[in-house]
Formats: sequence, structure tokens, C-alpha cells
Amino acid sequence: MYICPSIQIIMAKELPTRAEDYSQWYVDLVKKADLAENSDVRGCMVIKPYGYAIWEKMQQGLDKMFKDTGHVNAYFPLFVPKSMFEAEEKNAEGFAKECAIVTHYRLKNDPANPGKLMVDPEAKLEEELVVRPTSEAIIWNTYKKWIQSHRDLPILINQWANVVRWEMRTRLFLRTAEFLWQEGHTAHATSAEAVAETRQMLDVYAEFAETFMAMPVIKGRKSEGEKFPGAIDTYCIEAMMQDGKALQAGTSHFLGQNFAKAFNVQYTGKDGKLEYVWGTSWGVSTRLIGGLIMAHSDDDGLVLPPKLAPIHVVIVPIFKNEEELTKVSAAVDPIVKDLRKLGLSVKFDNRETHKPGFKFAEYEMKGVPVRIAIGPRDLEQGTVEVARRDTKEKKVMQVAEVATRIPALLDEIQQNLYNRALKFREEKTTRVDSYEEFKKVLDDKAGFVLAHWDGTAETEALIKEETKATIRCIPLDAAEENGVCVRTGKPSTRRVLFARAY
RNA sequence: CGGGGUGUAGCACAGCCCGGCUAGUGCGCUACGUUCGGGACGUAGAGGUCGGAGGUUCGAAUCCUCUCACCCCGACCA
Repeated sequence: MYICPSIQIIMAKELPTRAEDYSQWYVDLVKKADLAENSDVRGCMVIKPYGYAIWEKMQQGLDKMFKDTGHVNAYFPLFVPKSMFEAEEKNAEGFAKECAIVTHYRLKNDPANPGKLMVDPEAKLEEELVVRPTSEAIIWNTYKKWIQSHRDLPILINQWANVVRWEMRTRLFLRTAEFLWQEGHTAHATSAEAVAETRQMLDVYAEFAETFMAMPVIKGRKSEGEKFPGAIDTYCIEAMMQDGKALQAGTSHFLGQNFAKAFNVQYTGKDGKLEYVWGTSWGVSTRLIGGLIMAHSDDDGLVLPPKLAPIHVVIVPIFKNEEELTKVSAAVDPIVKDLRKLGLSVKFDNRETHKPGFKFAEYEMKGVPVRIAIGPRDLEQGTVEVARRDTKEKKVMQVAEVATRIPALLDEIQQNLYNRALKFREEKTTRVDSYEEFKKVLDDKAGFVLAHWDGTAETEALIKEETKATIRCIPLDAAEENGVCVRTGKPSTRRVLFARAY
């Protein structure tokens, strides 16, 4: 087939639309917005500076919230001896299929292939090391040494780390073999205190998702089948993506005494009696970046909420020659200073190697919330052109009012993104009372489906097999409501949230 | 691990079925000039062990054998 060169150029620069091919749109967007790329290491991605900057913003926001709730950061080893890993059986079993294992500690020159290396068979480890898929084992093994008395409790620790889960199929940010996350691990004297911690951190995640990411979430409890192996209860926040699929954005686990018993972590209470410690763990990962992208972005590229945008305002000068650039720059400098004084991240893109139109498209692709253009005509009139990324709206502003109006505009964008996403989620949430309707909604409309379920793992598995939809969660705010299970007709007392999920 | 596919310039690909001379196109890159308020254009240039090894042949990107890597679809998953 002959393809007109001009069409090839357009195709090289633009994204497929979300309607055409949602997953291709996502992959292309991640690459063109310069967030990340596939590495030459199977299943592992390179997070590029712009993508990492978003992660740093997320870390800053979350870290402050963790500190404000009394947590401190620490770091535990990447490697976990196999025997330690398997101490909590359910947890170990749950992850066994996706663990990377270190078996040797040395390479040597390969006599059969000069210049090549081989694993030195002499250097086999006495005990294999598991590359952590999560750190409960090593951490509880350590807590055992730290805890003797109720006075040692609670322990409220978080760690920022990488973990490895050997996934079959990977997608940038959403699922990779290695990913970055934070994992909180706390130890408490009472069950009630641990439950409260679990719920508190769930609230922290929900607040972060909503106020920083502008992404509304539903808080809930996981079903038995979906919960973290090794936990008594798993709570989660679930978000809705623009293609109607659900994304688990964060989890918080009440571990009961499972890990304390597995690692023999006991404390002496005020009454002198020995008791096992109660635990929690909770985490969010770089997957949040995938959620952020799919929650807000459009066919022209990334759309970032101001609170997580590495660049709040980009200023694009318009000029024909060096003399004009000098004049424009002189007008831009005080604007940059004023905005930076307000704590905003401002980029003045004065490259002479690219045309303004190119820059406009580039920053739209990268989701910079506000763009200011300023050229010779503005200089005469003391104005600038301000464009907002979320609505594409442009308006002319007096230079004098920039410093007061831009912060307000950023707040407005943040709020607008949240409102828009919330409205979308509400439209994509459907209550159904029959299995026919259940399947029809999933196929035709997608999104969240609120339906009655008889509470059994068998029915849950059956529905998953028949429809590919899973129980995302049992919403915490679900009202008591008598009904019958949409699949089996058995009695149910509340609706649960179903969806096809990432 | 089953089923399918792809490896040719930094990127995207054509050429392969039907072997032929110096391996092409677009983007990108370098230089110069003209442009510059929504992804500019012209001219000149640089860039290749055709994934790897072996074989058939006067001659291999092209045919054969082996091998490696990656991608897609299934079973599993934050």
C-alpha cells in the first residue's frame, strides 16, 4: 500500500485516539510524553526524567502524609533468604510463582567461550536468596529483635524501595517485573490499634488520590479471593479509568497476628503476659503513574493535575530574530521571577531551534497545566496569552495580573480534573439486579457494576470465569440492602463493586 | 509452557515469495540559507557486520539448517 508521505509524518507525531485503540494510545502516550520506555531488560522499564519527576512529586506528597501520621522511613534488604521467606506460608505461597531467586554469587571466564562469562558452579549459595516481591518476611524477622515489651510498640515504619515480581505480561507502569513503591509495616499491641492503623492508611491513600492526583477512588474491603495472602483483611482504593476498566490504586492490610506468629514476635504486656504482636502493611507503587495517565489524559497527550506536574507553567516566546527574542525575554524575566516566588515551577523555553507551534504541541503532549505565550504583539499591549491544558481554553491576560491569576487558575484546573473524573465515574457506575443486565452492562458500557453477591468464593470465581469481571471491593460506605445474588439468587445484604480490571 | 509473528541506519518500515551489480524510503541527525502568533521548507551531507552461526550457489538481506532475542494471543498478577 502506498502511503502519502504527509500522512506518515502526521502519524509519526500524533497519538492514536482513545476511541480507536485505548491500549495503544496509552503505550504511545507514555513514550511520547517522555515518561518511560521499555528497556532491553525483559519486563523492566526505564523511567525517564520527566516520568521520574512525577514519581518524586508523588513521593513528596505521600511521604509528608506518612510523617504527619507518625511514621518514619527505614530501609531493609533486597534479598530474603528462602527459609525466612517461607516462614509465613500463605504469603510465601501467594508469591512463589513470581519470585526471582539468586542461586550463585560469582561469575567466571568461560573456558569454552573466550571473552564470555559463565556462572561459577563452585559459587553456589548454601541457601538461595529470594529477591523481595514484598518485605514482610525480612521486616518481621527484624521486628522480632526490636520488640520485647509493650513499651517498644507501636513500630511505625515505611520504606521506599524497589520490588521484583516476575510477571508474564508487562505494561509500562501498570505491571512490570521490577517496580518502585513504598511499603509501610507497622506493629501494634492490640488488634484494635492495628485495625485503626490499616484504616487510617487507607484514608491517607484515598486523600492522596483525590487531592493530589485528582482521581476519585472508592474505598473498600477485598473479598477473600482477592485479598493479600497472609492478611486477615485487605482494604483498597479502586479508581475508574477512561476505558471503563478499574484500577486498584493502593492497598492496606490488616495482618492480624499472622506474621508475628510466623516469626515469633511477642511482647510482654502491662499485665506481664506474653502476647503476639498485631501487624499492618500498606503500599502504593509507580502503578499510580499509570492510573494518573489513564484518569485524565486526552487524545493530544498527557494531562497532569497541577499538584503533581513537574512543570506548572511553561512560557513560550514568539520571535522572528535575536532582537525580538531579547525584547521578549526582557518581558518574560520578571514574570518568571514572580511566579517562582509563589513557589511555582516555571520553564521558559527560549530554544531557538524549535518553532512555537512545535513547542505548543510538545508541552501539550507532556501535560503542562498552563502555557503562557508572549510575542511582539503582546509587548506592545502589555499582555500575554494564557492557555490551560485541561480545557484547551486560551485567554489574553494583562502582564500585571499574571502573578495573581495563575495560582488561581492552577487551583481551578486541579478541581476541574477531579470534578470531570468524578462525573465520569458516576456515569460509568451502574446498579444491576439480573445476571443478563450484569453481562450486558459489562460488554456495552463497562465501568463499575454494583450488584448483589452471595458472599461465597465459588460464586465469585464463577462470575470471574463467565464475565472476566472481578469483585473490586466491598465498598465501605455500602448501605445495608436486602437483595439476591445476581448469579445464584441466594440472599445478600449489600451490593459489591464489580468491574473488569487492570 | 502452548499458538502466532517479527528481527534490515537512532526510530518506523520496504525489499525476501521469484537470489544478481554500489541495499532503499520516511522521520530523526549534521551544515548552510530562507522561515518563525499552532507540529516550517529548500539544498548538501553523515549514518548499515541486513539478529547470530553454518550451509547451498559463480553470486545470499533474499533459499536451507541450527540458534538467539523480542513482540502479540492464552494460563497468572500490585
